[in-house]
Amino acid sequence: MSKSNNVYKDAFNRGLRLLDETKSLPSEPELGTLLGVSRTTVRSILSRMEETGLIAWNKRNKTVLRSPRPDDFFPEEETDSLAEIIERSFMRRLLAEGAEAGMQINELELAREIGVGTTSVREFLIRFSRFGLIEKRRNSHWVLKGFTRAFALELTEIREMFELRSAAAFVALPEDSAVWADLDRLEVEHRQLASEIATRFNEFSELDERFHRLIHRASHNRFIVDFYDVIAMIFHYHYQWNKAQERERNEVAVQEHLAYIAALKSRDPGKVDAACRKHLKSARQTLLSSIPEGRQLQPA
Amino acid sequence: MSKSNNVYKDAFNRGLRLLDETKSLPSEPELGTLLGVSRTTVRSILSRMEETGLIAWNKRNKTVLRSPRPDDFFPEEETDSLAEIIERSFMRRLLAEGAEAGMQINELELAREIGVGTTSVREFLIRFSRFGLIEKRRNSHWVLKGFTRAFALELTEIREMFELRSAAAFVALPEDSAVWADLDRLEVEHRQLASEIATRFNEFSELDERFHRLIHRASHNRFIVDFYDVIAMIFHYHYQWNKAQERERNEVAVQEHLAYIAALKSRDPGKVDAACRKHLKSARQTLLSSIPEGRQLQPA
DNA sequence: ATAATGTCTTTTATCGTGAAAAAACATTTT
DNA sequence: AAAATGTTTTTTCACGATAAAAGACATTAT
Repeated sequence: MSKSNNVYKDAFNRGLRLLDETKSLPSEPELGTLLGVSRTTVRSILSRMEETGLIAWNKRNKTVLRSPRPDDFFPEEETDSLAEIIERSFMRRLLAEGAEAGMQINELELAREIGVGTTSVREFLIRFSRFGLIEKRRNSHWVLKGFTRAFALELTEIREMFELRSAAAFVALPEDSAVWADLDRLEVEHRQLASEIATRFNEFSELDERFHRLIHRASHNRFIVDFYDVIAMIFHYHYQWNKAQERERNEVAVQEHLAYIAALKSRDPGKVDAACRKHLKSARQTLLSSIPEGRQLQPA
Repeated sequence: MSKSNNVYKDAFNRGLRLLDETKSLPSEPELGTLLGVSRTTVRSILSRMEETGLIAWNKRNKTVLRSPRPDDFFPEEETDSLAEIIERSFMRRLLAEGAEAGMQINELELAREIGVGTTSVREFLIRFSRFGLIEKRRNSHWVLKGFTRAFALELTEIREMFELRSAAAFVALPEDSAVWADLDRLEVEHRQLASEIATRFNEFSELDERFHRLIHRASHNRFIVDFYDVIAMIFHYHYQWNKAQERERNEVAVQEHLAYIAALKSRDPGKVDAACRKHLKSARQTLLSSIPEGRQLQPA
């Protein structure tokens, strides 16, 4: 198998959802931009929709014949890119018990275990290396540096530096900048979430990421913006497999965000700095408290 | 051709230099650590040294028979790793006239031009992407963001943030830390270079990197330490192909370093901050003044 | 018993290949 | 003539294969 057609399958699934909304589909280029794929892929999708009786397709005419049924969709797991599959497997190993710092990482073994080629694993590891959790020995293996307390401290140190600077840049943005409308919209979403926190607390992490990315973008610095990828990755996986006190944590964080947003809207640099510091401090505490560390401290 | 034996050739060349120093070579494992290669490679090296009459080799006995001649060495260009070759070609293109921002980067074309496989080019681009000069469009080409004024400003912004913090951490290091001895050694080297600056000005960039890396290491933060790779890369290539006022530039920089070193040794945070700021400011000026930019400002 | 050498196995680095997806070109339709 | 469709070419993505290099195991020498 040389290359999976997950792009096609994923776009097909997303395309199915369009069928509920209209009587006939738009032009091929339009569908392309809508689904974020090339016309080649759009045509494959249309072909299958025709074959399975979802649409009648004749040149510009793409009439919807019926609504999609559950079995029209490709299975979820077939729509993931190889990179996503590898990342998930790797992160599961990394955050699992027994992933000690200093451990060697074997490309071949990883590839066999996941059931993919070595090239894909190599490329993943190279991409992943910028997160600072692994390191390459030239002409030899990778070394796991581990998701340790030291890592969390180094990560948060940079995060705090970058976010304080971004937040300061944010308030200096002109009145007519589009960010203020974005901020208003985020505020509304925060209020909605706050009022239904008991049931929707698990939707916080997605909102959290959008909020912080908006702030970081105000720095207009690609290194700061890109660094948020590291934070997002850590938070994504870490909290996915560590649900302790998730509701309480998120409840506190939403309130901190609201205070932070209010400070930003006041455009008072002093207030912003204080609100930002407060939130970052509790974010750091949350992250640190979830790292066990100290196995080596137990008496023999 | 699947894999070049540049590791062997490079280690062989370095091994030749050992022959001048001793009558007989040490054990295989010892040679391995000395040359930074595995025993397998050491044995290949010894085999060739025996074949070409450089040594007599019998088990533990490796007697030097003659000094190496120029033609014993492998040609320099055969000792470079593929990654280095690709990097050089790519950087030449990038810093050459006509490398406009927004331009597409074609893996296949690059690979053909350099005469290597696509995999190596892909891996290089992934590794290179962390420098913030290129960006990947999913399932499609890479986009060149260009070595622009904006890039230089974003780079220096982070650099200044990181270095000021590292310098502050440096002075807080205990009296008995090894860094003070390192600093003393660097100071001596700076003084020597300063006294012979007229002839040795081109040796500055190597010293510059060692000095700044020492300071950055005091941060004990992997993200700060790793970020220096971006700076080092830019400086390496940029100045390699832009020799204008090299001597004057370096002469000034050496003096600034000496002042900076004196400030560090005084352990006075205020002085360190001032010296660091001064040097970083002139470093930024130097970098900025060497970026043309403004082609688009010319009247039609 | 330790450390080196000799031999064999595994892993990494790189390539060519082929299918998926994108992109370019040609033709038709409005 | 502008925009869509139809067709062909090019590029990206992922694989298996192979030589280089590393690493592991077995044997020999001090």
